[in-house]
Order: sequence, then C-alpha cells, then structure tokens
Amino acid sequence: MSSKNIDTNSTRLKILSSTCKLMEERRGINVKMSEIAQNAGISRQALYLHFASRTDLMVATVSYIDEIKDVTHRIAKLQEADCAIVKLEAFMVFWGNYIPEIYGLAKALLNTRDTDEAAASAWDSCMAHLRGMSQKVVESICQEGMLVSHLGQQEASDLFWALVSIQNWEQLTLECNWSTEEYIERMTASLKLAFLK
Amino acid sequence: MSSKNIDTNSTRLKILSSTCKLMEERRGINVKMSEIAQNAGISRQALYLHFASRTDLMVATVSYIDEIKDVTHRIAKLQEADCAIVKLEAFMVFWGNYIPEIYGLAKALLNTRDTDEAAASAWDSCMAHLRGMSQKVVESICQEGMLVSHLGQQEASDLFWALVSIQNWEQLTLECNWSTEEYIERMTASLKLAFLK
DNA sequence: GGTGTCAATTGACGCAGTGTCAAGTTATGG
DNA sequence: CCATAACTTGACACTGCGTCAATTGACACC
Repeated sequence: MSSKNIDTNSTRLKILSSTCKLMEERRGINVKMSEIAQNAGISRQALYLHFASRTDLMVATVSYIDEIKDVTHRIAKLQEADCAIVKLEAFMVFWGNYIPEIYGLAKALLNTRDTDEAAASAWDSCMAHLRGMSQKVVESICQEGMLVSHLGQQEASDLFWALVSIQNWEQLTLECNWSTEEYIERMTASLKLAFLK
Repeated sequence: MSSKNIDTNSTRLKILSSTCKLMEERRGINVKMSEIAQNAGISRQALYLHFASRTDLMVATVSYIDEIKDVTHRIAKLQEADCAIVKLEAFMVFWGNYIPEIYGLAKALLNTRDTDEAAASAWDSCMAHLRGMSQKVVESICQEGMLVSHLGQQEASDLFWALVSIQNWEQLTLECNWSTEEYIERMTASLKLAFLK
C-alpha cells in the first residue's frame, strides 16, 4: 500500500515541483502544460490524470508552495511582535523576502485570473492572506493610537494592502532595479510616514 | 481625393472607436478581433487591411485615445502650477480622473505585454509619460527643499510612480470600492505624508 | 500462473482565437 | 469601359488546452 501511494505521490510531486521550477524560471510567462510534463518526465496527457486543468494545477501549486515554504508558521511568528512599529518592520522583512519566491506563480495567476474563475479564486485566497496581515498591522497601529488621523482603520488597511502589493514590488524591483533590501528598507520607511502619526 | 480619404479614414476610425468602446465596456477582458469587427460593421478579415495585428490595433488605439482626450494639453497645464504641493494636487486630480477613461485599454495591454513585444512597448510608452510626470512632481518638491531626507530624487520618483500606478488604482477602486474622489483625496494625502517634509 | 487494477503512453481529435490567402464583389473616377 | 481600392467570403494553418480510446507494463492478490 505504501509503495503504491509513494509512487502515485511522487509523480504528483514531480509535477508540482516542475511547475514551481518553471514558473520561477520564466516568471510565470509562457509556461505550457507540455513543458511542465516534459520537465516532470511524463507525457503531456498524463498531467490530466493528476490535475483536471491548467488552473487546477496552478491552484495546487500555490498550496504546495505555501506548504514547502512554511508560510503559516512564518506568518504566525509575526504576531509575536510586541509593538506596532516592530510588527510593521517584521512584516516587511518577511514579505519582502517572500515575494521573490512566489513571484512567478503569482504572475501566472494574475495573468489568467481575468478569464479563469479558478485562477481568480486562487489569487483571491492568496490576497486574503495578505489583506489579513495588512489588517493586523494597521489594527495594531490603531490600538496604540498611532494611526494618522485622516484615515479610518478600514481605509488604512486597504491602502496598506495596495502599497505592499506584488505589482508594486514588481514595478520597483524589476523595472526600477531596486534590490530586495532597498525595497524592504524604503517601503518600510514610507509606510511609517504614511500611516504613523 | 478627399472623399476617398474620408472613407478610408472613416473605417479606420470606426474600428478605433469600436475598440475603445469594447475595451471600456469589458475592462479590456475578452475583447476579440471578431467582435471589434462586428461592432465596427465590417468583416473580421477587413481589420487586417487597417491593422497588422491585434497588438498593432491596441497600440493605435492608445494613440487615438491620447489624441481624443487631449492628454498632452492636459499634461502641459500641470506644469503651470507654481508650487510643489499645488502641482502634486493638480496631478492627482488629473490622473485620478484620467485612469477610469483608459483603464480598459491599459488592462488589455497589461495582460498581453508579457507575451507580446508590441503591447509591451505600447505600455512602456504610456508608462514613460506617467513616469515623466512623477519625475516632474518629485523634482519640483526637491527644488523647494521639501523632499523627505531618506529618499534621493530618483528613488522618490520610482516610488511615486509605483504608488500612482494603474494597478494600485485598480485594487483600491475595484476591489476596495473606493470612489474616484476618495482615491484622489486619500492618495494625495498619503503622497504628501510619504514625500514631503 | 492467471487475473485485475492502476499509472502511464500513444495517437488522434475537437475547440477557440489569431492571422493568412485567394477569389470574387462593389463603387468610384479617369 | 476599365482600373483600382476597399471590402467580402470561405477556407486554411497554427498554437495551446483539454479529451478520448486503445494499449502497455508493473504489481498484487488468490
């Protein structure tokens, strides 16, 4: 029983890791089912024995990465910060280092979400995470009475979430050539200015 | 001679305005060549008598919109502002009202630029405009000695450009349900905090 | 050893959307 | 009446996704 399951899983895992690899390499662009299959060492059609569709595979890959990178744990650690500023800083360090790891896949989802419901919902669930984290940070700022007065908590969360979006990271690092460290440092500083009294 | 040219142009213009219309209606998603043709009252193949490819049409539509909306003029007027704060405010009013008009097309370019060189360059030329405006605003802040000290002029321009990006507008208005006015007001306020001493 | 099962393979096909091609139509102007 | 330019029609190639049926090979169970 175990051996069969291992075999079954091993193909599935080969597919998932090939998907990750290609998505990362090509930044989510031009990654075809046939290439994923080839990279995993199986036939194109065999992909569909494990995943119902391209989108299904993307969605599964999101979970796979989450699992591999131990995201939930890393997020939980953020909550340990004892004051708002520290929490904001910790969040930016986590997030700034995390984005490059998931960028390729995120890009792929982002590109197909407009025409593909499943991709959209996978993307939304990722974004819900991020939005949750943004809310936590803003909430913490609020609790300490440090939130700038012209924004309500909700609007501040929305704005925070937008500012730390993957698209902004993309623009600043890939188009303006900011390094990861520069991104983290400058974004952290600007967030403090924009949200803290 | 004139009548022939008018006829020729009128088809071309019909195509361009159909493209605008559909792009705006559908937010740049799922707009097919056949539908544009149908809307313009010609056959699908006839599109290719006027535009070499889908991308070519998109690029031409960008110029067409720029022309129609008199963008260059509106931008020029921004330069008249006499101080940095007024310039920043004027820019945000212009830009905040302009984005909704071009969003559909922008989205279409954004979605195809990864696989389509021409779309990418059309997008880049739009972005060059926006980047130029961002630079002008930051420069003006700089000249008045009002730029926050932790950012150089270049980095401030980059960041400014990212913050006013169409993607951020999209996220805040379409996903967080900010109205155009709210977007302008809150973004203006946050930009001031993030960039002005 | 026979049998069933399950993963995977192969080759063929349907579908959508872009882009191309050739042949035919229509209007206009010299 | 002829030439030309704009347009139409129908057919076809190409790409990439997804599907299907028939086959193979391995392993497990009795």
